[in-house]
Amino acid sequence: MKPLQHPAIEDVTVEGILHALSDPVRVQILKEIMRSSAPKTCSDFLNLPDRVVPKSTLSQHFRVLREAGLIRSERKGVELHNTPRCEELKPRFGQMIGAILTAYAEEYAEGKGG
Amino acid sequence: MKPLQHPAIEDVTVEGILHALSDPVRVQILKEIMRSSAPKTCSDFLNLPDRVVPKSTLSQHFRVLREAGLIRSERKGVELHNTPRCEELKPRFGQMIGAILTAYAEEYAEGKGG
DNA sequence: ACCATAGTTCATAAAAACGGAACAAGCGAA
DNA sequence: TTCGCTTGTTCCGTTTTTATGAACTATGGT
Repeated sequence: MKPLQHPAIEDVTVEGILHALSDPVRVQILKEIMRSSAPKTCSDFLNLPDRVVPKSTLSQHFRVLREAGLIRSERKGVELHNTPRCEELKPRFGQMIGAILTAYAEEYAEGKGG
Repeated sequence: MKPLQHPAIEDVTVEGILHALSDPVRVQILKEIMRSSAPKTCSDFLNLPDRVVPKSTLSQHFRVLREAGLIRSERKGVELHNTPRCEELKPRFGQMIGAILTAYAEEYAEGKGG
């Protein structure tokens, strides 16, 4: 199958990152990929806590995250192992990604509380 | 004319802010509104350094920024005076917006340098 | 009233996202 | 190898969003 391509850090754009993170499903995916010590696969997200996501849609979401430079996908047998690239991105984007994820986390926390 | 409506701070969403800031024209507009000591109008942006933007398109961009909670628009005579709401947003979103604008600024700086 | 200016809304076209169906690729068993 | 199963991608029609010229509304000056 055609090899997956990941942008070099210098080709990653702020615009691409913001677009990728302006979708709640993609944010859930990225947060879980970052939280988990083991790599996550596409199928791990077919049943989110709040909705079912078709696999074709999930595949697109992963592509957006990958092309934005936020995750790395490696083929392992029949599945794709996805890991975060946030450490690579930190020198270039500083606290931006962390600040965004923190803001999302606080927003959801407020939503639950009231 | 129908009064312009601005979301209350508690109704502003991270998703809305990221969507608003994932467009380069809107980022240019917001940065200039923040930089300028005087309020800016829609027509101030008809001729951007790198492109011409039709006024109907500009009107939509301002609406997106306004509904995202990033700017406040007040009618002054025939024109709209737009001012930033970033100070209001800071307690809720911390460094997020600043980190995003800093990342954009550094990206453009690199682009010029090489 | 008339005209000029600032901005919005409408109508339509172009672009992007969604999602089911078909497809491709890897793995194990026979 | 071939079959069956699983994972993920691609195709394609539908829906949603965005872009923009044209028409319209609102305000101010003369």
